[in-house]
Amino acid sequence: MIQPPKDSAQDIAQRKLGVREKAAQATRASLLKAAIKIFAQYGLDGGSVDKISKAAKSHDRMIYYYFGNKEGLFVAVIEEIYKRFNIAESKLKLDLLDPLRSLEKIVQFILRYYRDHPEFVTLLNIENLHKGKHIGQSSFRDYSSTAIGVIDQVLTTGAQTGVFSTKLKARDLYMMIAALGYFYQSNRYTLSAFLGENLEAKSAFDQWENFVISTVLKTIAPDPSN
Amino acid sequence: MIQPPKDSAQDIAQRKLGVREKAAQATRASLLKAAIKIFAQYGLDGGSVDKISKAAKSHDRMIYYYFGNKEGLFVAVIEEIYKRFNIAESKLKLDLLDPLRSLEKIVQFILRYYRDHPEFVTLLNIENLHKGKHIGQSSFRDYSSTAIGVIDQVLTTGAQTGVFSTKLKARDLYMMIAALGYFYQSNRYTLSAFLGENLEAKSAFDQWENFVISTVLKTIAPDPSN
Amino acid sequence: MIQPPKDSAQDIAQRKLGVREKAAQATRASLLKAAIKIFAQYGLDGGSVDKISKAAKSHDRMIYYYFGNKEGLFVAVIEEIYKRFNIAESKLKLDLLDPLRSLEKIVQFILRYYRDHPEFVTLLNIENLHKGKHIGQSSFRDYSSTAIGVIDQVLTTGAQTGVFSTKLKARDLYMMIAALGYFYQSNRYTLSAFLGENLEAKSAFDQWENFVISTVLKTIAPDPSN
Amino acid sequence: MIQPPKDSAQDIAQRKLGVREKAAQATRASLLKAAIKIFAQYGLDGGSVDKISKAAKSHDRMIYYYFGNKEGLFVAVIEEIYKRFNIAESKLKLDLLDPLRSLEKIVQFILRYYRDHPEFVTLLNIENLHKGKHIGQSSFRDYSSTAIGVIDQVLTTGAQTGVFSTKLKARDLYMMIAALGYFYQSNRYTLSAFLGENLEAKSAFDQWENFVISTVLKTIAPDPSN
DNA sequence: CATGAATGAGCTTTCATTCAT
DNA sequence: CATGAATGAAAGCTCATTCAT
Repeated sequence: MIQPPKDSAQDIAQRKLGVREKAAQATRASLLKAAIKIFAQYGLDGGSVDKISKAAKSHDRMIYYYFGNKEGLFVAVIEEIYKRFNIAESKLKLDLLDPLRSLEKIVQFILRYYRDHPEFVTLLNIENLHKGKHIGQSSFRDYSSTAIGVIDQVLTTGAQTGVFSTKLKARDLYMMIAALGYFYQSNRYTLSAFLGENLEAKSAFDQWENFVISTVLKTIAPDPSN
Repeated sequence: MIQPPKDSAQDIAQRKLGVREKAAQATRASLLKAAIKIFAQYGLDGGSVDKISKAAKSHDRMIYYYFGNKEGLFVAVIEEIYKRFNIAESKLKLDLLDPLRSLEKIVQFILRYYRDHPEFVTLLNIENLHKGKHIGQSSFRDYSSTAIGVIDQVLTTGAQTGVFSTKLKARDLYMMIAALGYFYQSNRYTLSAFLGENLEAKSAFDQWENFVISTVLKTIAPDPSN
Repeated sequence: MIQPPKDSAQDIAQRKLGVREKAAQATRASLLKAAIKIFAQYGLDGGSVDKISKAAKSHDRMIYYYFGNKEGLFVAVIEEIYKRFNIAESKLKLDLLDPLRSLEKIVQFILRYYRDHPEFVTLLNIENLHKGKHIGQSSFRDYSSTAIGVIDQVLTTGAQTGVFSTKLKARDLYMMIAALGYFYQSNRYTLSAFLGENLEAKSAFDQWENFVISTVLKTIAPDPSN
Repeated sequence: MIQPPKDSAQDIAQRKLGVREKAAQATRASLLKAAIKIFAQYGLDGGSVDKISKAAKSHDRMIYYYFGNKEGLFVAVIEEIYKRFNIAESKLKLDLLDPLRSLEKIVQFILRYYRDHPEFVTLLNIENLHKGKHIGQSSFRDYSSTAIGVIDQVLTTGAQTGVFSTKLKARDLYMMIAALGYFYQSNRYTLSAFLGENLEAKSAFDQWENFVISTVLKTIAPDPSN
């Protein structure tokens, strides 16, 4: 069997496609989209190639044609959701002259992205359940989003203008924000049983968002002693 | 079919067991132990009853005898890991007269428990992947650990003595600590790819622990305005 | 899954079997019998587990239960046909005092066994097509039939009484007889195209048998010079 | 569908080919060569069109273009290996005035051809496994090599000069030589297990060759009684 | 209390082949 | 002359579960 063209997204955008090639890309894209949905719903083992190809109104066989095997499809899924996250993030407009407000917007963006894209959280959990074996297989080299870089900029600006502490590392701050957003979303089912409270309610989320923002601001506040 | 004894741990401890009942309990316990290991390793779908019964040096049939079916076994697994967590937590000795030190110890306990019991984190992720359907089926009523109660006590004492803010809710503080500990452990594989750093190294963990403690302390610090 | 008892034929014969065990052995035996037929008919790749289990009026699943996998089944098939050959051979009654007649009977036995058991020839061809990988996997240690031993005896007796040459090795004589019988049977289809003659006709076989016997006798005739 | 050129080798050699026809013949030839290799390695069922087209650095589709379907390809393979055998045989130079030496050379040629072209032996076995159905489909009419004719000549000359028996049929002698060479090669894997000896070693082959030659000479020796 | 036997549905993957350019 | 896309069937194998002692 012949390997289909594994062009990157950019290549495809720049090339003029014939009608057959367009249809082919549509098939590939619909399989990928269906895979995201089905894997997020049923897990890697539970999400069968049959369920996916049916959801994409295509055939099992096409998954092997375009992605080699089920694992290759999952690698593509992981790449795709990171790509989407990075695209969304790149649209975030920040005024670096206002580091406090920028940080607030970053926190809001992350928390809301997790809330609005539960499949992102779920698929990342699945990947961690499999010890990150697919992310390692992938040749996609853009996983490290610009997030940390942006936070670093904000942190530096804030430190220079004296509104932020100088001791904080961008990595720690990033992980803190991500953790507080991720855990809320990822563990909402067991947490609900644990806390006896529905975390999917809008009020619960808003309250948590406020808490996270205020906590983050306390964390980056300059040392009072200085 | 004969109903197998579905006694809780307490019941069993209080009763005198005949030699056959002892053997039966040993079979049940070894199946449960194997199930924890296999489910954590392979997931719910990937962890077959065959793998589990073999790991327990028992037979498929016994799983049905003791737990009804595979789902029943997983319910028992979830119960068991919560039970273990609660037992470990109950052994934590806190001096309520020193709320700062108590809080630090709570943070340490949680972060280290997650680190030392990766199967706890993994199995909770699996349960959330399945939208908490097993925790709902369970009749076990002790999921809400005493953790929040303890934090509440510490928080109250701290507020009274003026070392803590009065505005914080125990629930939020608990979730914050849990999130910071859980995310680090649960997502260590994708984070390692993302950050280009091995989070399983001792130094990385120690640094994170210090960061979390200092962040928590900043969060509960009394409002400077007051 | 639990491994079924892999008892040898002897063990089974000596033990008293319950009704369930008898039925189980019947299932295993009928799968093995069907496998011999189907593999000989369709080859290793062409003989699907489905065809075999259906021919045995059993289920795919049972092949995996009793033989592990398809390869395990083929190993058992190879063992079985050798076993059958050895049993047939052991029934051959020879008068060692008449080495000429004994040799003739051996030649007849081999040629006719190949003719009457085409599946033996076919399955051996299949095994050789696969470079003997299954015969190597087998723990069955009785492949080397007693044939060579018998021929050796006949040869020795014949040499002592002066009717046979003293220079012949039993191995060469055995291979010669086997080759002449095997090739005729194994390659009868291409040979028929090649020679334009139907080798499956009784007259053709009889003629060949006579030729082989006379050739063998010439081969073992004592050196005229002596 | 457009009919591809199904020219025989002779036709092609006699015609002057354009550059495109040359390229086409190269594709066809490389597919055929790859098919011989892959079919000999994996069998008819195991040798997929995909494996073959990849080995030929061509595409699945081309097999259908040039050979109709997989079966047509195998027919072409069988034709090709017979063609090659006949070509090699035709290069054998014999001195008919020396029938003894000629016969020796024929035996050597056949045994060594089988040894040096294991794919010939393997593919013939495969064809026999399929009851010769492809050789029957073929329109190639040159399967009956000149071998028998040559042997007949040698036999006649030898009989006239009194060095050979007059009773032997060329067909039987041919089959005898072929059997002794073919069996040794074809069954070397199971024979090795059977005899506990590696038949692929040079010394083993040489010994067998000597044995076959001496046996053949004994077989055709004139009747001592005459 | 435990076990060997059996079952049917489902899994991932590969197959030979055809279609439309 | 060659190719990328698509297809339906069938392959080997594993699954959770039940039956009969």
